[in-house]
Amino acid sequence: METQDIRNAGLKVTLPRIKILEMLEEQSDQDRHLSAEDVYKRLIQQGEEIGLATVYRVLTQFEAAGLVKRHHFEGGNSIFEFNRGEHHDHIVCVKCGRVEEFSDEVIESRQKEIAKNLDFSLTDHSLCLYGICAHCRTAATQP
Amino acid sequence: METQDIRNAGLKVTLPRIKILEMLEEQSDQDRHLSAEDVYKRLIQQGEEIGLATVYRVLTQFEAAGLVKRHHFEGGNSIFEFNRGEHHDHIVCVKCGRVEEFSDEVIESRQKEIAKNLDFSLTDHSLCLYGICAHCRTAATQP
DNA sequence: TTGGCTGCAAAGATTTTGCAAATGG
DNA sequence: CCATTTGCAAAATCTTTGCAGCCAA
Repeated sequence: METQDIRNAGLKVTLPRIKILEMLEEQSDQDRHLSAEDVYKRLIQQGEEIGLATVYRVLTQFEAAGLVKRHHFEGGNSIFEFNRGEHHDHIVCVKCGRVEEFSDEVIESRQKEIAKNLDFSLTDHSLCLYGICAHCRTAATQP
Repeated sequence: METQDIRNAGLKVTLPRIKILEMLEEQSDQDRHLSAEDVYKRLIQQGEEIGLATVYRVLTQFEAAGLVKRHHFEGGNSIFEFNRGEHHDHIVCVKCGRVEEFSDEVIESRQKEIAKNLDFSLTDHSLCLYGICAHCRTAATQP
């Protein structure tokens, strides 16, 4: 139950927080990466009366609590994703915006090596590949 | 001469463009990664009368021409860097903002492999490590 | 000369904050 | 109850755009 997650974060269990956390947990693999605006629009569509400012505040609090991860893909704005614990990186289609996840042990260990060599104690990293997905390549060839 | 770079980009050779390109080329290894605001403030300090809007326009044009690279490190705003051609990634100190560059063949080839497996044709990537640099760790221990 | 370029101010986009009313524990 | 939380509107950031005058070619 997401109720417990919210409580564990030291936050009161309120309707906006439950709805937002539910939404982030339930998104299918194909669009689990939402901007604050995305979350807000979906809440409105669901008939919830939750303000955009609240969405920003809640997402920021969830981020601080480690419940969600914030990404800065190309485009300036923040993209949020429920934190399922298992680390992964992203590949984004620059045509359609499709996001896929991957994780690679070789890359992970090289990163640690590099940080050690440069004498940094690594706290985090972000790796994002950009490309054109198979579907968009096909669409381009046969319009 | 940066004059030729500007001409090759199909742009007129103007004072703002020359000054901005000079600045980006001359920054030492230690702070070669500047926001539009950084560039603007330094121009003012140098006594140049160049508007912030022009800085944004010129940087965007330079980016389109491949003369500079735009990064989205943590913090929302864009960071610009002169494009010396040789690809590299970054490691940023989360305490002092120090930026260092590195490049790693193992990571590069793994990325290509991953994109191939997911059936994306890779166009770009961004990898940024975050950590605490040796200097900041020392400073924290002995305040 | 003339089309591109610039500075300024104003508009946009995204995110944060102040505040009174609502609400969870 | 009462500290937190919320919604709204206003402010703060960062970036882009419209326009009249300026300038490189």
